[in-house]
Amino acid sequence: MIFALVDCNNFYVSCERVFNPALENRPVAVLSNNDGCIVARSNEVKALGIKMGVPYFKEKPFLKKHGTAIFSSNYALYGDMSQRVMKTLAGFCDDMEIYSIDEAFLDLSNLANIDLCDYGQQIRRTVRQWTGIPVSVGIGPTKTLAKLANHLAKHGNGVVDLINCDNIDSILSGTPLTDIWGVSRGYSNRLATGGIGNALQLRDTDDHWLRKALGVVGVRIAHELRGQVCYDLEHSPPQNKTICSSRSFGRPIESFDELSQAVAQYVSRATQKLRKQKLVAGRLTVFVMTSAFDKKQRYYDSQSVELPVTSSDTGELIHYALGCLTKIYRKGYKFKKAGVLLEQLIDKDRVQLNLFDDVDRGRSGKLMNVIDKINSMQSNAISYGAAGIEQKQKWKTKFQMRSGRYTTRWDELAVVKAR
DNA sequence: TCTGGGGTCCTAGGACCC
DNA sequence: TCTGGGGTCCTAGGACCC
Repeated sequence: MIFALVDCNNFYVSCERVFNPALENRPVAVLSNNDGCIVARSNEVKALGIKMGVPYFKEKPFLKKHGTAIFSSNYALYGDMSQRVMKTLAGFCDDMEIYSIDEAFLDLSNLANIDLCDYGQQIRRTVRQWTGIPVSVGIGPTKTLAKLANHLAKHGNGVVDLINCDNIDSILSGTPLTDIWGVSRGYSNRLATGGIGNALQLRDTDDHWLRKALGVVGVRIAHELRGQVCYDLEHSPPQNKTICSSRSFGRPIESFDELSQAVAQYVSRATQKLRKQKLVAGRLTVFVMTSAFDKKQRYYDSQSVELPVTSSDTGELIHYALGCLTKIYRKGYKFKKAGVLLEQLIDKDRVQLNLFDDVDRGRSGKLMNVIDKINSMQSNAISYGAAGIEQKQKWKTKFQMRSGRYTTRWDELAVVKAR
């Protein structure tokens, strides 16, 4: 097999730069929801020593001093740009797997006779020209090695091929364990107890020992490093097993009313996703928690309910969710986050009817259809009263530095001024 | 003041069955 | 007095990913 992993460089930052070229060669960072953590960094920010995922408030003064441009997450923009990149990549292979918003595995097995590095460069040039997004290309005989090649490509000229490579051993011996796909600190520490400290040692470790230390997951990683395919391309993403909607609040909330508004909103979002995939849920869980960083008070609880009939009806599920919330709500706590989890998802056409069902399923389905249709034209045009009035939702997640949704909103198109 | 969100897979242990 | 073995299913928790 020949796998190529194409990964967008500093993806969220690159998206911002496409529509704001003044950001080129400047430090730029993008924040997570609620403007909490730093989740994307330009090379200039990486060079300043800012690590992935650090809380923004801790680095704010330092970043400001260095003239860093800061953005809230703009998922409408990133999602749309991602689609453009993926569409472009599809033209370069017979088969691909979209692995995340900014990565795809390409199957290049049919191209064994061409110069793979040249092909990689061609992919980079085209994606850059058609979408404005810079990418790196890693090529290998397994996904794990393609991943590693991509990691190396980021520090070189953008393309690395580990198939036609005569010094693979020395590359692997210079690769720390945590640079390997699937190995994080926990595994790396366990491996260290066996005297394994780099990718080459891991590749050549005895399977029995690995099986005991890391289970089958560890054995697979070693096999992949040996060039033996354990993870093939995955097609048409397998149907979701769970759907979760949860958010931290813009500020802590204490009242049951506000908490229930947030939960109703999350149910609404989760059921929308559910219907989009033509699924229904059999079980619903609500959880609430105080801030994990609050030393004085800490509270977490969750409550689940098995639905009498599987459903995707927003109103019905809000009803059950608020029932759960009543059981876990505690007065006096400052809640920072809540969420809704939908489980036991099945195809909507395979619904098991209940003799004592008192909901008119046909009617509810039509209503949901109409709501989804209208909301697809303008999001949140119709929402449930239980979620509260938008202007008064003080718990809403913060996005104080969001750029324009240039590609998905007519009223936020980029404006080019003539000089 | 301020610390993301949404997933998957694997394993161990308990409940239950014959 | 004496108290099996083998299996399935479910759940919670841990590890990992981007």
